[in-house]
Amino acid sequence: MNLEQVARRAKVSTATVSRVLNNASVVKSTTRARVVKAIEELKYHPNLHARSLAGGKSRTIGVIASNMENPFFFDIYKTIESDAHTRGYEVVMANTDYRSEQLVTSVRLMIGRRVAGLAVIVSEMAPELMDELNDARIPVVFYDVGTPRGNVTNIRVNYRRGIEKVVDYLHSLGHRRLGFIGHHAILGPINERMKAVMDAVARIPSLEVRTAADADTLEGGRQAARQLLSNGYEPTAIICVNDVTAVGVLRELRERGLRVPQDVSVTGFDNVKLSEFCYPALTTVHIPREQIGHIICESLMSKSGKSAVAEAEIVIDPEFVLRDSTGPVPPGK
Amino acid sequence: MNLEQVARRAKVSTATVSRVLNNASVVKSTTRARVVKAIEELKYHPNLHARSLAGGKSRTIGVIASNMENPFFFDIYKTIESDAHTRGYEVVMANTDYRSEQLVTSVRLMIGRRVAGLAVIVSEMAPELMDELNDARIPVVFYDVGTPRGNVTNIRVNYRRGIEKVVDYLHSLGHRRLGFIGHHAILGPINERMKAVMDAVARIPSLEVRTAADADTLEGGRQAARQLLSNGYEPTAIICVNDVTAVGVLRELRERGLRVPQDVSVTGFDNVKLSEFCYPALTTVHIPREQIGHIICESLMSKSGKSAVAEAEIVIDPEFVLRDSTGPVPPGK
DNA sequence: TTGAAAGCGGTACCAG
DNA sequence: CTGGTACCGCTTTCAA
Repeated sequence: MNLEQVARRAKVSTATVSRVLNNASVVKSTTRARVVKAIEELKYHPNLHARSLAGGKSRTIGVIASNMENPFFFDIYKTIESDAHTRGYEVVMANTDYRSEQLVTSVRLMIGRRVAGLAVIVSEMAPELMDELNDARIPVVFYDVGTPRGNVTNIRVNYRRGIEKVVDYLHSLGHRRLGFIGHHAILGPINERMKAVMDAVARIPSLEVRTAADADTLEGGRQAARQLLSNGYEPTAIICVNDVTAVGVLRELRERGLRVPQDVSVTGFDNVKLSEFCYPALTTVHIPREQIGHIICESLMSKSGKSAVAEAEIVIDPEFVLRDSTGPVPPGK
Repeated sequence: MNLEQVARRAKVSTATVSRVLNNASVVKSTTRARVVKAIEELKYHPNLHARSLAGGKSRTIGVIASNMENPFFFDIYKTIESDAHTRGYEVVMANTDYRSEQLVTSVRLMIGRRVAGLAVIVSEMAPELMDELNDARIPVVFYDVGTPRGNVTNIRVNYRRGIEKVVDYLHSLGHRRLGFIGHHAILGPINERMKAVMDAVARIPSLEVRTAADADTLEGGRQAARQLLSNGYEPTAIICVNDVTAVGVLRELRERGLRVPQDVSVTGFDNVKLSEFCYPALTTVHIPREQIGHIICESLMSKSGKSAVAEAEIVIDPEFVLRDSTGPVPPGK
């Protein structure tokens, strides 16, 4: 089923069919009617591959994220999708599962699709990509990783500042023995986030911290908590890399008969919707996901026109959100 | 950057470059080396549109779901993606947000992409699609809606049976005043799910039920609960259309000072991971999402070969899962 | 207002 | 083992 068949049935040329399809230029209304009729009778659907090949453009933007299962990523994705749609763009998404090989695969896939723009919202990185992306001449926005370049914009959250707020608050509550729950992807002292935590703690001599990590899921948070508490360590506060893992931690604590926040305080990060709905509601740090999504779209889809976003690097300062999962140190601890 | 440029640089023909790209037939290793070198030097990435246009195939399967934000859908998606990848397929996903116009748009998009197979996991429907899908000659699997046809397989869950188990259990606990929380998409007595609930309740004369609905989100569940309880109705048990909305209900109840399950029982549906991690853990009904994902892939990707899935309609019987959110009717209620 | 035809970037068949 | 070339289905001049 192709243009030609439609053209034949409507007794016009393929050029004309193409014109009505793109409701371009002036096609005599009676002609147009014939074509439309033929299209419907044949249940014709234009081949999008042929279209973007011939047109040289794609009207599609790609979004690559580490873990769409985590609402943090998904919220950004949703915003991008919505913005894109209103501008007449499609969006294709890819998950890396925090694996940098998968990141490479996904980026190549996007380049192969000749996307009009690419958002990379991941924690992992593969250096060789920067070059590839660079001469693919595709507008790119990185969140959390990468470095600004000709065609790449960078958005980052001042994670360090956010963690400091959490640590300071906990400290002011009297906590001294801390725990940090991460996930596999940010493990190791090389990681910016891990480092931010260690540094924030190191500022205050009286503080002690131990860490554990597992997957970036509810279950992963729980496992990490189990690991953290397994060798007799008894933190009075547990800082989590994000809200999802924090909810996992909450469960493990509950099952051990530890009350939050009476026995142990817990903090999340991101301020996803779930953090308000779990019990107890999480003290957390807000990252403005919608704003991030908007910035990404702005930066991606106006690059062809006048760039509304001047800066190549955008830093966002996260806000502390106080809820019910944190409290003073239990007496005698 | 195209085949020709690579060919020129490697001093071979485009045909040969194509061969090494698809590591097909025998290319002399020294020639291959030259080509590979050229490809890398030029940072060449094949144009996927051209590829699938020329090849006539797409090695891509499409997945359309109502609400990827709900882990129920996402879990199925993940399984499909994983299965697809191991078979060398890509997958493109689309969200309908429960809007049937968006369903139509998405299906057309998938047809336009000439996907090798399409999974439609939605609650909404648009009759005209059945025909379009039919003569697009694309293997299709519908979950929850649609009717089997030549190229379409159907998977459905015996929702009715699942709800009956819930209602019976609640009844055995002594509950008589029930509430049902749905979401916008299943509103109205025409809807299968809504009907299942009404019928299940109608079997037992002593039972009374009122319903409310809002969005299929945490917040939506909360709003619906608020609505349900707003006019003095005091159900002793609230049945929710799924786990996500149930968690929303849990929160509203908590804020009204109602304890679960001592004052009110709550049930979910789907048995997503969150149902174990919320507090209290939800009594729910398990829908085997991974199994569904596998069946979908099996049915989609082997249709070209020998069909491993014979039946055109597959019905799944859901299992009751007892946890902590349900209990006997409070005395005097 | 419409048609003819030259690509877009690959694939695959046919020769050599 | 390699090159030439006819498409794949659509867009887009260029003429008529």
